[in-house]
Amino acid sequence: MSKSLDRLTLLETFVRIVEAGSVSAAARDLGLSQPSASRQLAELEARFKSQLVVRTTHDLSLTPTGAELLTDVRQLLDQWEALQEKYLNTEGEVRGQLKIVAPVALGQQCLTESALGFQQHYPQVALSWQLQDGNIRFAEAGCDCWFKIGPVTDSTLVVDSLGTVERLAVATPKLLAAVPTSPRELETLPWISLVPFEGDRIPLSHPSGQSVTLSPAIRLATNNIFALKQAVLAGAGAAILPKWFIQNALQTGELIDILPEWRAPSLTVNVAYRRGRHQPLRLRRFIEWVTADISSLFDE
Amino acid sequence: MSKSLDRLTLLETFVRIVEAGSVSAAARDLGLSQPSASRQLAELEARFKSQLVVRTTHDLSLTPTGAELLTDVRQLLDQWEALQEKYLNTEGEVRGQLKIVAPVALGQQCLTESALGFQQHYPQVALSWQLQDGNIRFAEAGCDCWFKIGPVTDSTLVVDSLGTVERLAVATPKLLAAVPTSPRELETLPWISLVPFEGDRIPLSHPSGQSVTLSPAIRLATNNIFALKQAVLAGAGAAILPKWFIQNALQTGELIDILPEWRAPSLTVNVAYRRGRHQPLRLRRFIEWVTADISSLFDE
DNA sequence: AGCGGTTACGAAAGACGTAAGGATG
DNA sequence: CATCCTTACGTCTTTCGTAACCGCT
Repeated sequence: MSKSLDRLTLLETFVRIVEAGSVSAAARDLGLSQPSASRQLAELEARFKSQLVVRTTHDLSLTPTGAELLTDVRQLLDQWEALQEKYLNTEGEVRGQLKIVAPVALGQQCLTESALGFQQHYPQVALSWQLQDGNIRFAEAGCDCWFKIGPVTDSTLVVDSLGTVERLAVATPKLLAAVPTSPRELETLPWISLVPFEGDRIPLSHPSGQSVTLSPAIRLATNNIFALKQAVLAGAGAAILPKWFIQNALQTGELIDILPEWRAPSLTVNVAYRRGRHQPLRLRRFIEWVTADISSLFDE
Repeated sequence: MSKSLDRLTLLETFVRIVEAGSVSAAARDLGLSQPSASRQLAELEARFKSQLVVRTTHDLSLTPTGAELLTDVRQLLDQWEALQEKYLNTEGEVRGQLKIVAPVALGQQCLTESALGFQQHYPQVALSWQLQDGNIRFAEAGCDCWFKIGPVTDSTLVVDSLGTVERLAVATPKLLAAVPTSPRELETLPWISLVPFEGDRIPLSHPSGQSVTLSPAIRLATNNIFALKQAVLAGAGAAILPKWFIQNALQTGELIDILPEWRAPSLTVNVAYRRGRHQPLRLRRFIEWVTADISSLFDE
């Protein structure tokens, strides 16, 4: 067992290997030769006297010990980085890597602009901008910050709410022979649903407190909100869509807010990040930036 | 600036240098040559781009930055050690160094036995047993755990109470011409005081809630409780002493509890240790051990 | 065969200790 | 002048990349 390989480097390499999903990829990221990275991992395992990563030929997975170690190591490295930022007189310089995961629609439509502004303001930060729906395995993904619509269940994360999205029933003017005045009339329309959020039952509520649940015929179900929007615009049916997503179409008159008094349950937009007292400065700045930028889009 | 000197080693050396009070001493502790330790410190300063330690010829002091860094570094190192303990399968083996500071009297009379028992039970732990009264600069002393009688003001420390000590007025039978029945009668006696705890005013209280403050003539003031006890035993005067300290003398009749109904304000026995989530296992065990051992001596 | 991980080896870089140089009380 | 820190230098350890080897899809 060698002696003087920097212990923190070993940990960083370990984290990178898990994040990259392979030793070779991590080596490229780190500017090392592949054998070096491999050796460092082996060395770490030797020091901890236990296997951390199972290397199969084309895949790589964590042992239970490795998974647990990973989260603890991240905390330690965060703390080291906090030390750096605090004492290395960089005068509040913001730099480093930042990996963000966000839902496709949200990222594409709202966040990207904000992120580009951030990028321009802090050119030393390398942003990795991953748009992807559904749950992610935060711990292994190696992302710094995850935007999500709806609740986040992972208790190892800290979750801040950015606001709530108003969701409403829309359709093209054409589809609506007569503009309905009560929710029940909507049940006769063809309907399109977004799978993670709606099934075949559509709850609606009125400011008065009144609420109904529609069970319309679902003509199309998709997990892609753009496909859904396209279908709605083509007149294929009515759908529940978040207000921020179709605001333009409402203004141009392409889509109509069918029942302005009725709303589907609103969803919370959350931003989640790793627990631990020491967030890197660039992450704090990023979250502040985006929060300020987009909070006007959502209801408080 | 060199590259591959282990960052954690650098931090450890820095801490050791501050604790030892000199580079040479730290080098001896660490099994390094003196230039090596010196270089490591220089290297750390270079990496943080600021001076941490001021080296005068025969002394050594921290810069403000260095002092602040020191506490943060200790936290980081504690976290590293926690990682070691958690993943290095030592099967709950308790080992390492432990430096304890306690008041002379308390350490000599109560704690030493307990510490020796601990030592025997965990032979792999190297105990450094420093008995010293007064306030210590915990941050620079490099001790793991500090016993203190009375309040601890350092807000960077976590303080647990071990109980309170009952303090009472004692004297030799000889000194007491007649056994007094009210506090005021004590003011005519010669009196001996323990400087950090009493001045020339002695407050006493009665279970009923009644209280008086005596202003006797102080014949002797000392900061050493053994000297004080010796003086009292020699009949030089009366004094306020903690019950645990003179229990034997009370039983043998050498000393008399002058006013069994009256007591001086009791003091709290505290154990203080560094803040931070990750206490080394050996420290947790030690505190548990001592707490269990001596709690019976004090009132809850 | 192609991609990924491990082992072997020569080259280069870095850290250590010994020894000499300065500063301070 | 004794003590402590720093600088200079030669030696030795250690790590790196290249290249060869093995396993799997």
